[in-house]
Amino acid sequence: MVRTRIAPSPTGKDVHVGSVATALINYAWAKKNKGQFIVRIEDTDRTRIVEGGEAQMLKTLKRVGLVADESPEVGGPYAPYRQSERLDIYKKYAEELVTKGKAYYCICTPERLTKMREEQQAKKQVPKYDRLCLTDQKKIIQQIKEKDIHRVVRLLIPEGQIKFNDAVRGEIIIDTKNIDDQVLLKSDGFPTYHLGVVVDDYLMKITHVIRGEEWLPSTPKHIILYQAFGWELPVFAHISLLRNPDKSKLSKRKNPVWTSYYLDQGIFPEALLNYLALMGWSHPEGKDIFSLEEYIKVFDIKDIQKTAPVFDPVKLEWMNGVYIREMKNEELRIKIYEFYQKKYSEDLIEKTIPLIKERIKKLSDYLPLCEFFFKAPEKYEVDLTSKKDFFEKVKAELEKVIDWKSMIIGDSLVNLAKKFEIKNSQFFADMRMVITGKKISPPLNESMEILGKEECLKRIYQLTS
RNA sequence: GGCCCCGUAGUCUAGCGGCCUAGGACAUUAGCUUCUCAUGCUAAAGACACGAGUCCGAAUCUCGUCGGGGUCACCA
Repeated sequence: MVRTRIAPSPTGKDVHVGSVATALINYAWAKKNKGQFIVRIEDTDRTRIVEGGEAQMLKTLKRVGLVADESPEVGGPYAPYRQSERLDIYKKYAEELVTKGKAYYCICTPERLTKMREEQQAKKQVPKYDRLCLTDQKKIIQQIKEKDIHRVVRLLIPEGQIKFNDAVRGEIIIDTKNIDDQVLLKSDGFPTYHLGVVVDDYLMKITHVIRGEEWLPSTPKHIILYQAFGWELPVFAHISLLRNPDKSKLSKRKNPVWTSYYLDQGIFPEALLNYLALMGWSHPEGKDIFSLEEYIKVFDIKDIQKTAPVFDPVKLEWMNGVYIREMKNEELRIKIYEFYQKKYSEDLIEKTIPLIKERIKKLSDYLPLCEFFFKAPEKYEVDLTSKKDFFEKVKAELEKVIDWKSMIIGDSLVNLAKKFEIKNSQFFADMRMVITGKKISPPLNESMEILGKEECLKRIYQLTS
């Protein structure tokens, strides 16, 4: 049985797109193997918790279509799925390690630790806890018993090498002399990430730990923990981080990173996932466009690339445009209607779809292009006041058109251009300006048909009067 | 700085020792279609970081250099 998980920390206001990429792989791997995909909230840092962050994250994950089999919301056999509700568990396991001699209490003050680190750095040494408290554990345990002094539990890093096989990076060897005696249980009784993940991944029977590359350097600590408990290791897979164009880790300083930002502009979840799937992986047949279902079918962890890709919103938009073009008209109509909170006539939207389907890349492109269908232009991108007299005549001619159909409108306009001895392109540009107020618009004849004769004449009148 | 990871065009990638005159996609440029803008089609330009080595043969294997990134907390 394959069980994967993502473990977001509600320290941001929404899901990071990089987390969606990680979630996608976890989800796909679980589904491919008929296993479960779990969402666990790692809210152990009370100082950094963002109000409403967790709820937003859960919402966005669902919105994007990565539905968890087990989560704080739907529950599951290993509940609770929120670390802040599992404090007793971590405490118990931390104490177990102390009893086994694999971990120890430390009562050093933050001030001492800071000072110690500064001294080590001044001597160009790797900052590491000096194990002062380890020298007299009995006394410290005695002190703790007598009065409830602040203390943490630290992992005792054994000497030697940690060797493990990463599913995407191959064999990794790290000498433990480079690893600090990591705090496992903080003085506030909350676990650190390291204790939390290991205990929960074990208890929740996670088989594949697929997470960002940033965790690679701390994986040896986790392995030491698994070994200290005597637990079997899961498969580790560290996937590359998404990057900014300057190659640094994708960050909100330099790029929009919140998933809702993209969704809210009318990027489809399907397109987002499709694009993200292509970050560090490619379809065996070289396809660019494929469904989640197909992805699950052909995806394999072993095909994940090691290099860290740059997240390119331009290609994302292009891909979303492909999704729009391939979408059925009625479906697109509904999407647009709902995207604009049902503010605009669905019938009218429907008529405009064939004109704009190839012209928009995301739903938010619709209104700038089509607003003139819903209301007459209030200003014109090019000033037409000098042409008032001319349009007076145009209006008179257009009034004669009986059958207001795009073909006929088109013919009439061409004839008018000839009659007034104006170049077609110029005439259409001017007409476009009168009708839409813009230099760029959907095809004019069809647009005029949709608007109707009365409205078009009214718009010319509005200019000339 | 220590440790770890990575290195094919501006970007995403294919490539697992000969099929590579290095393929595809986005972006770019040009042309065709055209009432604008798009779409569509066609074409162009553009990459194996560098240096040694192994081999009959290297983008592919080894080593070194350089470059980029990640990480070194009572944050995740």
